[in-house]
Amino acid sequence: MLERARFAPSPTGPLHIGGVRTALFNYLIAKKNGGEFILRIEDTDTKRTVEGAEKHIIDSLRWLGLEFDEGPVRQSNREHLYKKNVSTLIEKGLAYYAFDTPSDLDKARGDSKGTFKYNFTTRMKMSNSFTLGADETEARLKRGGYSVRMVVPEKRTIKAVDEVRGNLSFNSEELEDKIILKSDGMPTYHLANVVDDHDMKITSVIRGEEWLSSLPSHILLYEHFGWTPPKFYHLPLILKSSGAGKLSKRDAEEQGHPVFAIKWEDSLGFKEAGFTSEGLINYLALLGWNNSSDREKYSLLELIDEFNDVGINKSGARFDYKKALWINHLHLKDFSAESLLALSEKASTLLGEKYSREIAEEIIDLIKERLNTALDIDKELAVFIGQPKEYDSVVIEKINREVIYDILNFCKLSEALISNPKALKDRLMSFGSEKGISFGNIMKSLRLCLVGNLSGPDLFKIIEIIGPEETLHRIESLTNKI
RNA sequence: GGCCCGUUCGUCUAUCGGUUAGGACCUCAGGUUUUCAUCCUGGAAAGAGGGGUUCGAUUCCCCUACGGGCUACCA
Repeated sequence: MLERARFAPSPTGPLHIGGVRTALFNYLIAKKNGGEFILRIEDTDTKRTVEGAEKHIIDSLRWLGLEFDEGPVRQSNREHLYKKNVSTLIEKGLAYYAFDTPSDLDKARGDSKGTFKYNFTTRMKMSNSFTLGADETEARLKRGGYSVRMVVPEKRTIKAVDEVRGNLSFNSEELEDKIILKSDGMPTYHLANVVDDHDMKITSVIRGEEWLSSLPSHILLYEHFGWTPPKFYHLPLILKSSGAGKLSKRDAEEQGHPVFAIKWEDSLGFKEAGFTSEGLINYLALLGWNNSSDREKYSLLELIDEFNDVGINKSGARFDYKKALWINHLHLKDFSAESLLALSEKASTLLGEKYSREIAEEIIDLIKERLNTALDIDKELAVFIGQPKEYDSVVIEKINREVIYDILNFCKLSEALISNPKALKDRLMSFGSEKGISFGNIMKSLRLCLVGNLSGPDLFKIIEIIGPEETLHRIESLTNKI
C-alpha cells in the first residue's frame, strides 16, 4: 500500500523546531517507502489562528526542502465533512447532543474538586439528548448553541499500538465523552483528525508524544465509525537544554539559540543564524532517531535512505546547540566554494570586486574548515577584503611595541621580498636570530598587522593573495599607529 | 491529585542475558600549525534505588524514586 503521511500543524503560531522534527519524521517515513507527504492545516480554532502563521509554516518547509506532495488542506474548508460524519455517529447512538454551558461544566468540576469526568457515571445528570427527551432536545437544537459528545463505553480495555512504544492499553473508565463538535459548529481536534486521516487515506499518523494520552479516544472514534485505524507513531519531545520541560521560545532565547527554522517577527531563525537546512535537519533527525551506527553526518537524501522507524527513540531529548553547530560545521566544510559563496551575498559581492572568480574560490577553500555557520563566512573573509579596523591591544602589549615596530620596519625595508612570501619567511627567520626575537613573535607581529588579531589562515597565503601593495599598506598603517 | 509514557557518561546515544559498557558533543592533556581554528592522539566521565527471574542481568518482571505528557467547547 502506498504510504501517506501528513504533517498537520495548527496555525496558532510560527513553526518551531519541535514541529520541524515532526514534519521531518513524517517526510522521512513517507519518502522512505516511496510514499506521499501531505500538509494539512488544522485551523479549527478560529479564535487562536494567527495571521501569517500558515505562511511561516509553508515557508519553513520550503527552506528545509521538505516539499509536500499535497496540500495545504485546510480543515476550515471541510466543515460539511465533519458535520456529515457527526450525524452518522448520532444516528448510530455513538454520539449525542450536549447543552451544558461552560458555567455548568465549571460547576460540576468545582463540586467534585477536580475529579469530574463527563462519562457514563455523570452523563445522565447533565443536560444532553439522553436526559432531555426528544421534544426538548429538538427545541434546544433549534435554538442552537449545542455541542456534540462521543459516547465512551463503560468498562472496556482499549488496546492500541504505538509503533514507537509497542502495545498499549487503556481503561475506558478513565476517558471522557469528549466533545467532538463545538458549539460554533467546528470540530475539535479529535474528530477532525480522525475524519481527515480516514478521508485522506493517511496510512501513518506521526505526531508528538503529547497526543499519546488521547490515542484511546481516537481509537474509539475509529471503532465508532467502523474504520481501520492507521499506524501511530508518537515522537518523543524535544526538551529545553537545561532545566525541566519542553523546549519553548523563551528558553531558547535565554540560552541564546533560535527555535524557529526561519525568522518570525523579531526572532531570528536557524536560517538567519547561518545554519544550512541540511545541517539543521541532520541534527534534528539525530535528536530522536538513530541507526545503531556511529555515523553523524547525513544529507536529506541519505536520511531517507537510512531511516528506519525502529530507530525512533522513546524518551525526550534535550536540545544541544553546540552539537547542532558542530553538525552544521560538518555540512559547511563539505560545501563547494561556489555554494558557500552563494550563502553570503555580502561576501560574494565584496570578493567579486577585488578578486577573480578563481582566486575567490581559492580564498573560500582556505576558510571553509573554519566555519560553524554561514555567518562566519563574512568574519573569516574580512582579512582579504580590507585592512583591520582595530588591533588587539592585549597582543600588542604582550609582544612589546618596540619589537613589533622593528619587525614591521624590517618588512617595510625589504619591500622587494613582500612579493615573494617564501623568501620573506627565510629572511624573517634570519632577522629574528640576529636580533634575538623568537620566530613566533615575528609571526604574531605580522599577523597582528595584517589581521588585527591572532587568528586566521596561513599568513604567507594571505600575503600572497592580498598582494604586496596591500601588505605594505597595512604595515604602514600599524607602524604609524604604534 | 488521577491516568499514561519514559529513565545508560554533564548532553545525544549504542548494546536486542555473558562486552575492558562503544561512539559523538562538551571538557582536559598532548601533537600538527607561524597564531587561532581545523585536524590527529590520548584521558576523565554512565547503567536512579530496591527486590525478584536466571548459572549469569544495563538488558526480562515487580515496587519505589525521579523526569515528562495529558487531565479545555486549544491543538
